[in-house]
Amino acid sequence: MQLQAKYVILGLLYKQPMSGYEMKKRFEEHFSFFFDASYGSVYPSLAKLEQEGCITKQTVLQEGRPNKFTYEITLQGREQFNDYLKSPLGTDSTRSDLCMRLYFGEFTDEQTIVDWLERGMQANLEQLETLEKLKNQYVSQMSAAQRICISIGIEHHRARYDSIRQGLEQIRQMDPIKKEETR
Amino acid sequence: MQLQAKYVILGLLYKQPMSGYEMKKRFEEHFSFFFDASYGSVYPSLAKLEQEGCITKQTVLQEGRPNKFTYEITLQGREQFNDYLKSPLGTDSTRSDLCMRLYFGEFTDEQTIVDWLERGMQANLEQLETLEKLKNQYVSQMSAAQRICISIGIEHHRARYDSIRQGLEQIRQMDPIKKEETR
DNA sequence: GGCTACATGTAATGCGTTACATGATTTC
DNA sequence: GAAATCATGTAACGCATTACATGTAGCC
Repeated sequence: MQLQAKYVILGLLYKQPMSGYEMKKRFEEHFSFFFDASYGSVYPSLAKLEQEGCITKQTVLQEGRPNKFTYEITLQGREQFNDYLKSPLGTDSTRSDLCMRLYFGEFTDEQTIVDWLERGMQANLEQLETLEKLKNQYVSQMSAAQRICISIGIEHHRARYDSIRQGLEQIRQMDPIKKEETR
Repeated sequence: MQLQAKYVILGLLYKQPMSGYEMKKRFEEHFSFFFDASYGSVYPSLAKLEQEGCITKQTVLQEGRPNKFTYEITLQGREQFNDYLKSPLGTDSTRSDLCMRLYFGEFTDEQTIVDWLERGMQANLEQLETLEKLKNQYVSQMSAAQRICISIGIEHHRARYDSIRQGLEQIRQMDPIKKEETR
């Protein structure tokens, strides 16, 4: 019972009805550091869950914007989600193109490595800032567990940012000539 | 050109011939914090790469253990790997069952959350220790980029471990009665 | 005898991405 | 008129996992 879109969707609907579009938004804004799924994953999952009787579909007519379909969780859906929560904790998995490239860094030139590090650091910084804003904005409404969740994300990005920054400094110290040249 | 088994394999063979079994080992021992792939992924990838002319297969007769097939990278394979290194840096992606559950923590009881945190913390600590040993063991042979790579991994696990530990403390402070009871 | 490590593979299946396809409404 | 946001979906494809299947050799 691995972490997959299905359970995330059920979890979101556990509290309130929601549309597929809104779920995807939530993934981007709140879940970025531990989950992501594309529309091509959420819509089919929604269709399948409905077919299985875990959720029901409602049409919501909207003015000033396109209509949408929201989904409500059924008793059966709640049971499935509870089963997931009771199942053994799964392991985390990360895929990092940056780390991969650094591992094979000896097969390219120094400038390329510096570029990777700078890009990686920048991406990290942006995510860190986004998470900090998110925390400030929602901290009062968050559960204790959610506060731990976001702390993990923030500290993760902070640690990564620091590691990359230090790495860059070390490379530049090793090669002071290049450093002067690029100024 | 996303990070996938194919390029990782080519990267490993860039330096020296290797068997599928050895690659999987390397993933477990060195790559755990940024990549993983099962045998069901590496053997078919190897077959495909050979078919494409990126690698060649050799049979190595061994005594005292089963024979094995090692693979050598071809010129074409090297070119493909260089193209990967030249392609734009991909984004990192993480999937964390722990964070997912914490996000939905309000739908379960406190003891369950504490269990998750303890398990997560333990798993993290083990990985941290493994990485630190790895670093101590290989640091003298590692390239500058590889040293940065492993630092990212170590600091990532350390930050995560600290976040979880602090989270646990906060939960226990909130609920001193339970804390006494479980002693 | 049983367990672990070494060693390679296949088949079924699932999960997920990308690109495609469409269309309304709002804002600049 | 163009771009962004809102909104839903499909199809092709690839990648990867799990479970299955097999076999050797060393060690306790």
